[in-house]
Amino acid sequence: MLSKKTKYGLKALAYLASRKDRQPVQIAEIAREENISQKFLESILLTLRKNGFLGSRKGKGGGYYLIKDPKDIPMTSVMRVLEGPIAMVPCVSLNFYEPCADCPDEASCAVHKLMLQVRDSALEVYRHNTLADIL
Amino acid sequence: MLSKKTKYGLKALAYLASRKDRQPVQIAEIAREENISQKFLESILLTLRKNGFLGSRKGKGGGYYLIKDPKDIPMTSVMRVLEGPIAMVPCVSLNFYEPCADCPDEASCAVHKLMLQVRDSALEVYRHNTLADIL
DNA sequence: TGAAAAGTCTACCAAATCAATAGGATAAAT
DNA sequence: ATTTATCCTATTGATTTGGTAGACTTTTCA
Repeated sequence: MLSKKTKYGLKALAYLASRKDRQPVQIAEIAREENISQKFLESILLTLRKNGFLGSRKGKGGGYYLIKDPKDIPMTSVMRVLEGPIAMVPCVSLNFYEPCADCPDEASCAVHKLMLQVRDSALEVYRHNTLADIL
Repeated sequence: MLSKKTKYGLKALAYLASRKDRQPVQIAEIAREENISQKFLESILLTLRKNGFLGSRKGKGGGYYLIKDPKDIPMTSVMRVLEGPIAMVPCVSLNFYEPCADCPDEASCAVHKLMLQVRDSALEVYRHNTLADIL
């Protein structure tokens, strides 16, 4: 299942991207328009900022804004930051690889074989979609 | 993340499939060979039986065995039984569809648009893989 | 200069889910 | 009758998830 965090994060990014100008948008506005708990959204936008997707300004007229062009934001990076590894199992993860403790041989592991394909297919989707593509 | 339940279930199915004969195999043997908690595996094999993948026999010489030929067991059905919906979000699920409470219009939802592609690509992998394929 | 606006940060909490365990009930074989 | 092995229910401990509370900091503007 996709976590609410990722879902809300994606919606917020899409909302910001749909704004032609790159003026700051308040958390409250995004939360209201996208039906998201404001406090929860706060923490999500914070991690998006800390990971280089968003900029922010405090005080009156402040808010969050996109730092990059939507077409330069691949879904791979968004998903990795919000949802974590794209692979469903650490032993097939590119960025978060870990061997399975219980599995003596990856090459002959049925789960490994299947999940490798699933990872590749998911990766292809995320790589071919930027924020601009899903608006 | 893939649940341990699914992981263990897949391993158990693969173990049974790798046995040429379709003689019953005891839970204890599968648990030992695949490094799985026996009690946990019990409940997993039980649901696999209730869902028509396995047959069982009690008493001495009993155990679990595959009911169908491995090449007639598509990963779609295994995943749906063990892991649940293949879609990461209910609003793009074929078998477990549910609208999002917060989303006014699916057609214009960025999450929907992306997750639809992810579902399709995962589905394609699962459909093209039978138990026989991942041995 | 000070009040209001808005993001930042830390801590906490309730509910759900996950992985596993315990222990007895049932059925089959010998 | 005894042993073997699955069947079933209940419980538990740990972790994750989604969300809340509240104080702090920075910026704007009257």
